[in-house]
Formats: sequence, C-alpha cells, structure tokens
Amino acid sequence: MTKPAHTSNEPCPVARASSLIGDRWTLLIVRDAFDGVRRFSDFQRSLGVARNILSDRLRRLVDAGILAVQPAREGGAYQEYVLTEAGEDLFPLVLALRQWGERQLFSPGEAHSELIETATGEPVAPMLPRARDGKVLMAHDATVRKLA
Amino acid sequence: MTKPAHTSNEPCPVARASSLIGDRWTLLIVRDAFDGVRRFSDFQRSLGVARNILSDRLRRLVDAGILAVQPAREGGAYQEYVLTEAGEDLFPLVLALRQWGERQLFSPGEAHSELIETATGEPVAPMLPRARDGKVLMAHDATVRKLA
DNA sequence: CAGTATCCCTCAAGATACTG
DNA sequence: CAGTATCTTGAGGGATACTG
Repeated sequence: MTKPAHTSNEPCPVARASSLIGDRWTLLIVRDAFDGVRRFSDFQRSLGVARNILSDRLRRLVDAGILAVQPAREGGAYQEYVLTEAGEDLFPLVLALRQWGERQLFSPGEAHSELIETATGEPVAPMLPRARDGKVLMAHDATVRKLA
Repeated sequence: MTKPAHTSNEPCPVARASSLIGDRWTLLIVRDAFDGVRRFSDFQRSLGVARNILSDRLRRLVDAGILAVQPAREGGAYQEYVLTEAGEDLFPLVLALRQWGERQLFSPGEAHSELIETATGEPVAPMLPRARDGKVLMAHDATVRKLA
C-alpha cells in the first residue's frame, strides 16, 4: 500500500502531492481529523462545506488511503472516518502549514488557535529542516536533483 | 510586514494559509522559485499554466509578500520574481509536502526528483516535529487550543 | 519577452430535495 | 443521521490574439 491508485503521474513529489491534497477542502478535512472529528455531520458543521463536496472529498481521501472507514463504536449503525498510517504521516505537513500561517498571516498580537504539546502545555516548537549534522538547513543548502 | 492585506479572517492558521496558497498552482510556483526560476516565461514553460492564470497568481503572491518584483539583472528591461523572507519561510512547508509525497505517493523503486543536501550530496533527512526535549512528536502528543 | 485582454468552457461548489 | 441526486451558479482555467 505504498501508492494509491489514480494519483497523477508527475515525477515531482510536490506536484503529485499537490494534485491530491491541494484543493480548498482536503487539508482542512485532514486537520479536523487530527483534531478528533470522525463523523460526516461533524465535518460538515465544522467546515460549512456542501454535503456533496464533503462526500466527494471523503471518498477521495479513502481511495487515497489517507482515511479509512470504520463502523461506529457506540452501537450506531453508521461509520466513522479515521486517519490511516499514511494519513497520520501528514502531521508534519499540516504542522508546517499551521506554523507558517502563524508566523506570516497574523498581525502581532492577533489571536489564533494554537497547537499545544500535551506533555508540557507549551506551544509546539517550530519545525525546521535539519542537516545530518543537526544544523538548521536553509533553502540554499539544498538543490533538487531531477530524475535521470 | 507581518500580515498581508486581504487574507481571510479565519482564526485557524491552517485555514488562513490554505486559503492563500491552497490552490492548484501557487505552491508549484513557489517550488519553482526555490528551484531558481525567476522569470515569467520560465514559470510558464515549467508549469504549462495559462498565462492569465500565471499572471494572476504571481500578482497574488506579490500582494501577499511572498514574492517580490525586482528589475532584471542582465540589462533586460524586464523584471524578476524572487522570494521574500516570508517566501523563504515556506521552505519547511514545501519540504514537508515533498517528503510526504515521496513517502506515500510513489511505488517502491519508482523514480522521482529528490532534494539533495548540497554539502553532503545526501538526500535531505525527513523533517519531523520535535518536542522540547528532542523526542519526535506524534500527532497524539499535541492538541489544538482554540482561542478564547 | 512580458505581460494584458477576450472568449469560452469545464468543473468545483452551493442549495435543496430526497432516501435508507 | 448519513449520505445520494439534481440543478444552478460562478470561479478557475485554457487558448488565442494583442500591446509595450
């Protein structure tokens, strides 16, 4: 289960990822899933998205192996959407998006929701690329090697 | 210059960031910018995007303070688009997108372009969220604190 | 070369009604 | 509640022609 069917054939991982999750709603659904949302109506209320669109996006996420459908726990005959391993693996991406937004899209002092490390109660530290030697890696310290 | 004008008023940084850069082309333009592309036609050729769309996206990126317009270096009367500081700050996000794509959207052995650490020639190590104590932070070790 | 101006078309998205 | 079905709208996007 390494590559979902029906992904684009772009050789660039950025492009391929972008074509799968780079739309208006998908990452927000994933964000909610990390936040514990599991049911259709809860996603719908939280996002204010049209039902047919939500239905479509959930199906795509399931097809892509990012969400899985489970029978509801509490006796309900209905199902729940939970992150798979590939879905949980999106955590760094959602965190990067969140942290960039926090840094660049809010005025100083403007309130925003925040991700808190449960163990300490402190905000999660900024996630930065590191070189093998542990130093912070800047954009200029890396280059793309195209495939042969 | 901490918050670009005309961003959405979402209190969630993920939503706000998503509404700014979460479309089909914007992150690919940024990716190309990291890759050294600076000129209109080069973006256009690289992406195959329609000119009017490219024009619109570049303007939005400039308005958002992610790209800046500079006079071309080599005598040309024309201009170049370069990443600002806020734009360079997108490096972790683009890297997270790339690395997730590499992990989840390619079959084992399937070729893809790759980000290489210049100093060592090695692929850039996976970027992971870290707790203050240096341990890898999993999704379940953090929770969103909504604003008061 | 670096865009702008049009025209056109498709699909994302919203609204609403309906079904198990 | 959890969706599906249908209709309509508008924005996103492609192609082409035009301008400085």
